Amino acid sequence: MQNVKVLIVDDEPNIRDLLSTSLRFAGFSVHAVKNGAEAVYAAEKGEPDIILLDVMLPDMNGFSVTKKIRSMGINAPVLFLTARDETEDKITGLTVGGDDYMTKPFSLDEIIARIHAILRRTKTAEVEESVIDAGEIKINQDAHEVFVNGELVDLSPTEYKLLRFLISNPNRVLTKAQILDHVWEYDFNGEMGIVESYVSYLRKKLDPMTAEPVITTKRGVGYMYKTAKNGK
Amino acid sequence: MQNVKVLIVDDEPNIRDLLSTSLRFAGFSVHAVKNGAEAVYAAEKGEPDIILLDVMLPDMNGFSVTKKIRSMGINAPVLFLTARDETEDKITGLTVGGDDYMTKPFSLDEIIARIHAILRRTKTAEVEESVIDAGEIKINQDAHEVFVNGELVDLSPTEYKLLRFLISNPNRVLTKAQILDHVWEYDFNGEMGIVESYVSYLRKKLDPMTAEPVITTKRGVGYMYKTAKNGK
DNA sequence: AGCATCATTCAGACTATTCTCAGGAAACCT
DNA sequence: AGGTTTCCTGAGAATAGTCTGAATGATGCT
Repeated sequence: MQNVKVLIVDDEPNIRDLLSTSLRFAGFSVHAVKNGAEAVYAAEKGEPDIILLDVMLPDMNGFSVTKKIRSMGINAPVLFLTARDETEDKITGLTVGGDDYMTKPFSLDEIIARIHAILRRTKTAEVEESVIDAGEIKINQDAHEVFVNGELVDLSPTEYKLLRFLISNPNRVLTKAQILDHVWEYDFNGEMGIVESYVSYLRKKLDPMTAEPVITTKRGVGYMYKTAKNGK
Repeated sequence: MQNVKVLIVDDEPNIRDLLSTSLRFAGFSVHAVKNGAEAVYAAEKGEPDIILLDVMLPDMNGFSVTKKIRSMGINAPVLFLTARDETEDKITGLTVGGDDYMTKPFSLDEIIARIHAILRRTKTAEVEESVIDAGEIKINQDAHEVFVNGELVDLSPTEYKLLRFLISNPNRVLTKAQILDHVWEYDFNGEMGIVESYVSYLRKKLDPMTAEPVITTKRGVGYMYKTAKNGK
């Protein structure tokens, strides 16, 4: 994945910052704007590979923006961001043509995974495979399936997201705060103990099937997923 | 299927967008215009392999367009789009010479299937087979027949479309929103619960005849049709 | 007209999942 | 070792997601 350009369109400064920062950190080239007019302009100038578009904007709604952009010959796929309570009536047709949508509040890891999925489908850029291969453990992201030494393991959605986050940052300690910020929705305001709980769940399911424990605790720091052998 | 050129003729921008986007994503080369005059011009210049033609156009009706185009020696098959309440006599005679028609509102999956069917019949391009073979289940698209281990299963139209959509995206989780967007008509604005209902219907009919359940639920994500071969 | 099939909604049963909490285990320190 | 901190994990309550049968109306067929 090299130099994938993301255009973020959202009127809430908090969301804009949150997305900008974390997508930039994830290796994307980011440009963020706050309304439809700016979005149209930026889409034309910047030629983004993908657009993150809030459906509810002050000047025009996300669909008008899409229409305008598409009519200008820009075919970048769109990942719509919608509030959870406006899903049922307004979301028809959102998943057409490689586009997709996410409800707010979302988790950062999930949104990055979605972006990758869309880029993979639309092939607008060089993107990694849909299968994450980390030695004993393989994650098929299309099927949302996890295999440990070839055997399918049944994980809950949160377990799945946590494992995916750990595995995509191998051999690197992640603090509980980082994990919470990336795996859980951004408005989650519970305790960090939940990370401990979920690590425990994961270990209970994974460890019986692996040679060595897969998640190691760095006391006072956080957790780390360690790849079995050769690091790459 | 490579580089099949589709010409879309419809005066409603929404329909044009919807069709353009999803056909382009389905691998077609798309050109969309908004009236009869443009259609004639585009048909001559673009040499489309198939034309999607709204019968009701602002300047001239679809039949005049067809006549004109054909008189110019362009024999691309036409898939007419008509409103559901259009009178019967207007529609008769539409399906001669490889042509066909669909009533609005249509489902995206269905229109793509129709295009493939027409191309198959007229052999204007390389198109995939009419039989979808997915292990235990085979779908004969020409006959609209589904066989499970060689035995014919009777499905309702919607059941058929749902199964076809699931099977043509094997080993990939499809969200209820995706299913709704592709299988149901584009103006459907009911609840996603209907997908659950139809999955239930399908299972009730299919599962008794298969070794393992064919549709797996990914709780919190969607549904997946899984082919027999291992999850590599 | 009468019957059969189909599409859609809905509610209740059911199950998986999320999250918190608290006691005990393990690691770390002096 | 003893004390302190951090982590692990089982239990339980609340919640969210899913399945299914039944009711309703629409559509189509004979």
